Amino acid sequence: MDALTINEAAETTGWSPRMLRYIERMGLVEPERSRGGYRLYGPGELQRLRTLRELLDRHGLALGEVGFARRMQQNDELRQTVEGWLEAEPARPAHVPVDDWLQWEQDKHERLVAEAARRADTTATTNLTETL
Amino acid sequence: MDALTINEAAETTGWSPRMLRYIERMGLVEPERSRGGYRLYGPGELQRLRTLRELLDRHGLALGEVGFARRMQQNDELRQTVEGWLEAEPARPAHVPVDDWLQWEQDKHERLVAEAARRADTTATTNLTETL
DNA sequence: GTAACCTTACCACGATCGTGTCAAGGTTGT
DNA sequence: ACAACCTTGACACGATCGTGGTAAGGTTAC
Repeated sequence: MDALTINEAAETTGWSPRMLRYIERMGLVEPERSRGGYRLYGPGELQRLRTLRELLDRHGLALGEVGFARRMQQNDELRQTVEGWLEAEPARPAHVPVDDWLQWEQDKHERLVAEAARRADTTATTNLTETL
Repeated sequence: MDALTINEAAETTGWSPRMLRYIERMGLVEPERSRGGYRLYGPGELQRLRTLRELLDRHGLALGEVGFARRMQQNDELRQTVEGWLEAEPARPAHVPVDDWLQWEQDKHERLVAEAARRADTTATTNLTETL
């Protein structure tokens, strides 16, 4: 058996067992399970746990933020809606009349949502409701 | 003057004035200022505030999460590091020996960070430290 | 079969988030 | 010039986050 149980994994990764369970609930590192239900951490999971710690430290991130990034990547509609909103920001093109610009933004937003909804019918919705 | 002051903006968007200041501190909606320092919300900002509310409601997001998405989009190294980590997840290719796979992941991670660091020399680093 | 380990489910507790309110002082429009 | 509004900063407070602990019970390895 080249997989570690939760306490052994905690030992070699520096996370507490408690945190390993928490990380799993965020969907960040989800180890296999033994027939009896024990978590079994393989080399891949161990490496992931170590780089996760480095990721957080390097950028001062919180686990919840990485979890959110993951949700964004797995839910197309979510990602596109958020990115669409963010992209509408910076500076409106100087010579377009404001009303036209707003209308254009509005349309873009609706196009994005509609498109995402169409494609996401199965995947995205399921993923979202399941994490709630 | 076709720009609203903070209380007027609050009135028409449904946010409280307090929240408008909070949203500004997250970098999500940053209105112009009058010479005396008053916030001036133009039509663009007002529209943005309304769609922001819809964005949060529709996906059950928190302001901090949208703020984080914004940081990711504006800081290349951050985005690439997070996305790199996430992409390493799903399921390792079944027939590649584990050690090779790990090595490959490790290399990819380092390539990404190095590349991002090179390109981000000015922008990213400044942005990060400034938000801390 | 038993010791050592694991599971889930709770309670706890400081830190941060989201939000309100208040105080002291500056700005604006008439 | 004055009323009405704005600014920043502080204190407050419930809700959630990150983390630990403990209890009641099932699993694993020898």
